[in-house]
Amino acid sequence: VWRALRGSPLVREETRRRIVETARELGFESNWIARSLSTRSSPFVGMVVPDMYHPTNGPIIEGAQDVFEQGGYQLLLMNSKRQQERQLAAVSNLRAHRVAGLLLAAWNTHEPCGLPVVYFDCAAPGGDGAVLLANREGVELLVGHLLEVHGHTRIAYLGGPAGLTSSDERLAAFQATLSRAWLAVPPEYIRMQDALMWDAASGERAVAELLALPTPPTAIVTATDVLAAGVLRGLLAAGKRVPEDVAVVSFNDPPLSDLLDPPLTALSFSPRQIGEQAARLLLEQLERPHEPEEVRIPVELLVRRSCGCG
Amino acid sequence: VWRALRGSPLVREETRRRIVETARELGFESNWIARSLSTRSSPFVGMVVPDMYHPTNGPIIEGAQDVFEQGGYQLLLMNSKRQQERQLAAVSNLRAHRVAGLLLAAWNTHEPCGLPVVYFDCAAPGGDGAVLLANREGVELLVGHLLEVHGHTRIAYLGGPAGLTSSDERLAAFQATLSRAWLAVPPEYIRMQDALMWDAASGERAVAELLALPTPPTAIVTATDVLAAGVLRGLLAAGKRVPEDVAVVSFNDPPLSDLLDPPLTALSFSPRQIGEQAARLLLEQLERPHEPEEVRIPVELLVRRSCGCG
DNA sequence: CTGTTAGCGCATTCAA
DNA sequence: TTGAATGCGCTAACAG
Repeated sequence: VWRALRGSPLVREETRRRIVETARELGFESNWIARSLSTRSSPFVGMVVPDMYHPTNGPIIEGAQDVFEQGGYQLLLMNSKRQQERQLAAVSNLRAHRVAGLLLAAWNTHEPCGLPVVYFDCAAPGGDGAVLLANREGVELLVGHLLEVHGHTRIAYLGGPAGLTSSDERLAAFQATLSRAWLAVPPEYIRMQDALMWDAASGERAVAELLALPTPPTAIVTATDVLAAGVLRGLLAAGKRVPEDVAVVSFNDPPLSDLLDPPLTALSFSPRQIGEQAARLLLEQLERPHEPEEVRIPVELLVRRSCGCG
Repeated sequence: VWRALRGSPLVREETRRRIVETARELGFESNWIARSLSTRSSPFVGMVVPDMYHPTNGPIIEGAQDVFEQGGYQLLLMNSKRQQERQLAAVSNLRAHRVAGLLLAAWNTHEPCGLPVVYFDCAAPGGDGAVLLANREGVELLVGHLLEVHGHTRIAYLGGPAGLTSSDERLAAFQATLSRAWLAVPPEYIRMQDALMWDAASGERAVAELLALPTPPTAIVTATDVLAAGVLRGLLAAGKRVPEDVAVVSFNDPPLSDLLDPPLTALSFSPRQIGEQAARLLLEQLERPHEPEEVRIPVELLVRRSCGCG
């Protein structure tokens, strides 16, 4: 019966048909739990996302899920809420569930856990696969536009928490781009915020400090849309006009950004692709372990009004 | 050993300690797959969301996940993408995974599937539990504000696809509120859109038609934030000012709504609560089957500028 | 091609 | 108190 149900070639056609039919009549459904026990394999892959609040995470998850579905895997989703212990707990929970592999957006799960792992939105600590945004190109686009099109020279940068791959890469690119343009960046112009989540407030605070400087910047680059929201609020509160008094551009294009006041010039990308690619890398690893790759997702500059255009 | 590891009272203390210690040294982890096979129970509950794009779904999922985690269950998430077949496929997939119960945002899985089910964002087709927003109160708040504070009499309504509980309840509430105010609503003022997802475009089209009317409305109520975005875009394209020419208010408070031009007056609620409550209802059902409840999540009116205030 | 058999790791029942 | 035997539903290896 077993051979018939999973098309082994060693079964006569007619026998198979008979079996399959009877199975359906009886409403038979193969019990994967028993199968897993026997084969010590698992139909699951695990995924740990940093939060469920940022709108990009939905599409990332969906992309991964779709790819895994095609590969015959079921996704086990966990949420670290950007907490170290929760992250670790999630991984160990997933291990206990005997997942075949892992998708992680971690900033520190160095210990190789003996499973195929693909990191997304962050560099792989070990020699695992990783999917990252084109952070350098993105920041170059953003800063280049401010520099070349609008001739800004006093540009401030609002970044995320240091230590995260994206934060580091974006900051480095910011500094590199400005120094290529022979512009010195005063250290007060660079503000790394600890908060990422929905803490636009930290962006708001940073703006206030920036504006209090003897020579405040004429343009602000933010590393995330959440920070950009904070900046816009801060500027509004300070009675500054965007982009006349201060231009604002952001990595990450938030929903409804075209309806903001002013419409936000931002970097857009397909979060779905991140999930898809990460899942694809993991599936490849599961099929046949090999040298892990690093994939970059392209970004695109959407020029709107907050930079001074239009 | 088994008795020792799960604190059966029939084990001498010292024996237990010895066993537990050795187990830890050996890095023993109980294999839930084998346990499930033996007990024919499952540590999983299933959840089917309509999409992963709308920002409310993240928090809904997180809320459910947190509650299930506390209850010792692992969430299996599926995405119907608002497609009937995918919805059915997801449910049957989850059944095949032997989930203990189900959280559904369905509009039609009438067939009782023999599992405890709690519906969210939609009424339970059978006699199952359900978590819904306070749709009627919400619309009353919205329309009441337009009526009483701003004295509008020509109010149009942009709704979601008919058949969904929320769509139907909101529409009914809209009509009821206006008729209580002795206002007749011309049928052209009521537009039910098929699209929900990210199809703000349908809202945009509807606005164009509304504006082309001999006596266009002076205020528009939208049933979702996505529709509101479309409306704002449509009004912008038509050169109308909000709220001077047309006031706009919306069910659902989108992210960054305070930074829109103009800031949107909208109904806010805690999506997290939806997930939490739904999960809680399901856990109760799992513990001891009983009469299913219907829970309503409260909504709150955030008055900003798009209604004419401020 | 088809039938039989022995585990997979755990829970449970029955003896000791 | 503890040990041993049985079976959950399926896979895999081995005879027929």
